[in-house]
Amino acid sequence: MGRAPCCDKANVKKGPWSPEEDAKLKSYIEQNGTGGNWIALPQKIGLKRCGKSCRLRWLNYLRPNIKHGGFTEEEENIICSLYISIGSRWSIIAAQLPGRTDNDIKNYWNTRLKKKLMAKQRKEQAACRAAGLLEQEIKRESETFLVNQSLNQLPYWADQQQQPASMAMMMHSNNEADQLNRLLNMRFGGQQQFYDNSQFIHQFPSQDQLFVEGSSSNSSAVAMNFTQWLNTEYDLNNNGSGMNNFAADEVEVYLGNHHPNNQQSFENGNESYSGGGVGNSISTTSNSAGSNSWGDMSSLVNTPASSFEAYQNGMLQLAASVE
DNA sequence: AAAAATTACAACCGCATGGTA
DNA sequence: ATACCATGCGGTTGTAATTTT
Repeated sequence: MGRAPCCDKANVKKGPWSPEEDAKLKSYIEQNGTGGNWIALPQKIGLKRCGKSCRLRWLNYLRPNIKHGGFTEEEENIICSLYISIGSRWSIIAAQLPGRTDNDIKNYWNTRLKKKLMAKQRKEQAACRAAGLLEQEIKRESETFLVNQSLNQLPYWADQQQQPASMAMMMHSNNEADQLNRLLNMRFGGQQQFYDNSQFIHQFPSQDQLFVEGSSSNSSAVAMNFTQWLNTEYDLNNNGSGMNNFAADEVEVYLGNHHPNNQQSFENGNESYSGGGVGNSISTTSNSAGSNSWGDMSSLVNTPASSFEAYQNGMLQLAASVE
């Protein structure tokens, strides 16, 4: 008893597409569209292919305005920075690069960029070591973390719940934006991305530009400014209202001036938004990076860890790895 | 020159998701 | 509510092309 196949595998061709098949699919879709049904399409036009295969061929190769190869340095930078912040969510990354497909980006990353980035990281670590700065940096980061924690700038449950162990982020966390990102990670336990009308913002805004709105199934939305929110304790029994409820359905951080009469409804952080007043949202989607097959790269990604101990261990391992 | 190793990338597979009946 | 189905997604594989030995 396995999963039911999506098509009759015995009567379906696999492997590379012939120019004839390409032409057939292309001309049909150009004239008639996909008809909103990929599964029925191959039979309709006499192609011995699975509907999924047709869809993939069209989206990744035949569809107009597709770019192949020749990634520019700017594109590389976008891919790297997005990978570091959101992990292997190729379709989201592809959406930021017109003409590029998720498959292409994924392949490019796997075959070249990750090596390039890791080489760069090794080089930087070597440079730090040579300058005797790494241990200093780690120590300082660790202290900053502890100081913040003792000042209750982190949620009181951070120790028992989730927090990021992003070595890349921690190591370079000497500016407000990164520290803010870290705080957000701790509150959300996942990845955050700021959008401005569907476009990624690559720079984190400062704390005073933000306000927070939260709601849960048993309460209406609550909003407060970001600093207030950082000092709010969650009710772990889920009895709190809005964002005070640990199981809040939505806790969203908005960029812009909060106006109580101008609250907009955000389904989730990924939705595009247009309108005045509040401008941007932050998504609270969970992390998917770090679960891939090459564990090394997880250190480059903002991945939540289980405890402060994990953070410390990570730091120790990092220190050991560069000895 | 040929075999082996590596790289590049198209395509496949199974699971997740969201819409709908 | 829920069962079903098409589509979307991301990990992985297969293989042609290229490079190294």
